Amino acid sequence: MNFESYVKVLSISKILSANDTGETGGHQAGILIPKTGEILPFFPQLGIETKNPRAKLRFIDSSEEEWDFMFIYYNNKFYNGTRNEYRLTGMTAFIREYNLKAGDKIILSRESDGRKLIKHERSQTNDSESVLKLGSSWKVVKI
DNA sequence: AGCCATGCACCG
DNA sequence: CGGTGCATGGCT
Repeated sequence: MNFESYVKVLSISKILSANDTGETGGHQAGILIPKTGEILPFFPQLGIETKNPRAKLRFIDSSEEEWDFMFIYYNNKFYNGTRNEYRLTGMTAFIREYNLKAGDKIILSRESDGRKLIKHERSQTNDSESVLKLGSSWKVVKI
């Protein structure tokens, strides 16, 4: 038994980009997973032994609905390509279900029993476009 | 490193 | 044949 190898990171989150939600018109091929030491250990280890390795992950959302996402390591950099990044694909149905937009956040977490949960959080100032265009002296005030 | 974009295969 | 997602290239 090797307790050290057991996953230590139990909860991660990501703010959706415009491309993640499909707002840019791109055929969405999955949200990008940053290669930081915090985020990556949450997912199964995928190496460069094989090209574009993947693992199917089942998540349960706040309404007990199950979602199967595919965690893929696009590593063709090591196979005469230029890619070297991780993506979580197959999320468009989920994004659509909850009408998530750029700036919104998804939270992935793992229970001690191994179940994986997915939650979402709408951005506070839920007007990603106008917020970006606001002058610096303007603020959105909630009444 | 991360986000944007697209050709193609597949499937209804 | 239109939508979807993979795999990949490109841009910032």
